Amino acid sequence: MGTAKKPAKKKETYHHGNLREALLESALVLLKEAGLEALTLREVARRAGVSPGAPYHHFKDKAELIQALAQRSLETLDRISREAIQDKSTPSEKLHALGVAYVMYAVEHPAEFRIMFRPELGLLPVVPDPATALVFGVLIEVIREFPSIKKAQQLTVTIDATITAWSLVHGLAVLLLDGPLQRIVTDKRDIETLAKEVTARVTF
Amino acid sequence: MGTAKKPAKKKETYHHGNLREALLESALVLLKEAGLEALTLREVARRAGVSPGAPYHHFKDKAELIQALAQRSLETLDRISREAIQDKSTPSEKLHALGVAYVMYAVEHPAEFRIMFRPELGLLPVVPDPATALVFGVLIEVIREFPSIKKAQQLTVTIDATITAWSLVHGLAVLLLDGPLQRIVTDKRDIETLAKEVTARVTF
DNA sequence: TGTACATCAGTGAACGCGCGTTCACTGATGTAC
DNA sequence: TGTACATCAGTGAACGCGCGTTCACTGATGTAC
Repeated sequence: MGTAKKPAKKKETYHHGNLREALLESALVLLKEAGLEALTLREVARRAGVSPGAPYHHFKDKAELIQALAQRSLETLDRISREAIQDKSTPSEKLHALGVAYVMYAVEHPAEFRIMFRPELGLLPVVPDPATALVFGVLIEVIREFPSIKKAQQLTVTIDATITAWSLVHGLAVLLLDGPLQRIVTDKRDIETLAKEVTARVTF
Repeated sequence: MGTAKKPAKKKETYHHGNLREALLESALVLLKEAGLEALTLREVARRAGVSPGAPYHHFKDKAELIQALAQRSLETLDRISREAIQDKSTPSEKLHALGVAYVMYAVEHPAEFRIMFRPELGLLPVVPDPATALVFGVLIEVIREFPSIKKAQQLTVTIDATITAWSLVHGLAVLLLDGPLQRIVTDKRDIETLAKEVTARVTF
């Protein structure tokens, strides 16, 4: 649609419409390739084949682009989480599936995972809220299905349980990503297996 | 010792001895005040009342200073951990005390805690190793004291248990620091209480 | 269908900034006689 | 104790760098008649 004119030429004109998308795509690739420190607006523009000033027609500043990126990653994680529990029936099965999915997402998409939890760099006020609503949301739904939680009427019990479950998988994810565990977890022992072992320790 | 000459004057001469310490001290204060992004060599030198080039007589480059900082934080955490279990007798009590101490350290010294687990910025090869040796070390010692762990002769069981315990408290610490949980954990509910609740869910 | 005009997404040069690091130097400290 | 010299921890000016952001501009797209 509109690109049919010059099929061989990679050169595209972004006038009207697709540059915002192209920038986000470039940013995501760059983030995956080189990490957050290397994610500069100029390089993003460069990769989209556009001048340094162009992004400013689509994003107020660099922080806004990163926010958009974090938001997308968050939604992806939410979708994956919901898919993971789709074919499960018991709360326990759901909880463990959720946990494994969480850790696997983090390990398979480290840069995107990290960006969601970086309060610095100007994305402070935006990310925590959706993070709570999305990730915390699915989790809390599953936790509520446990009979022992249902029985206890107090909200605190639900919250404590949710925080416990989240802490466990989040901690494992972060330790796997940030180094310390890489010494212990070798290729022989699959990360998915480890995630299963660890999540299996928690039930309510 | 040597500073007795001019007691009223704050101006110190660092010739021989104390500049390395003064730089690390300035860096630590700066790190606490303004975070890792604001930690520049120039500002560290500025705060130590010294020219931009001076630090290079004590550190190869910026990364080396940060490494030294991370190393110190790590040793502090190790000391705190060992102190926390000193007056405890059962493995379970020790494990929980260790967990609470870990979370409290993170919350009370966020910048120092974060720096220990940042593989980027050139401190990749140095930090993971001591982290594993120190933090993982105390923890694994305590885990080994549990009868159920002792009974199972396999190393994997010990490692899995250790990873589980570490993941739990590390996850809680990171979630508390990086935002998402700040919406849920209000002033009313003490963080220490939460840490206790969460760690209480794990025994072996 | 054709022309005149407004809109707006691009360009690319320029800005100021603070950074990490280097380097020739200087002056205080420590050492040998 | 005094002098001559080597050492080395500081200075401060300078470097190149890439960044985020701004701005006057231009040329393509969309709209009115």
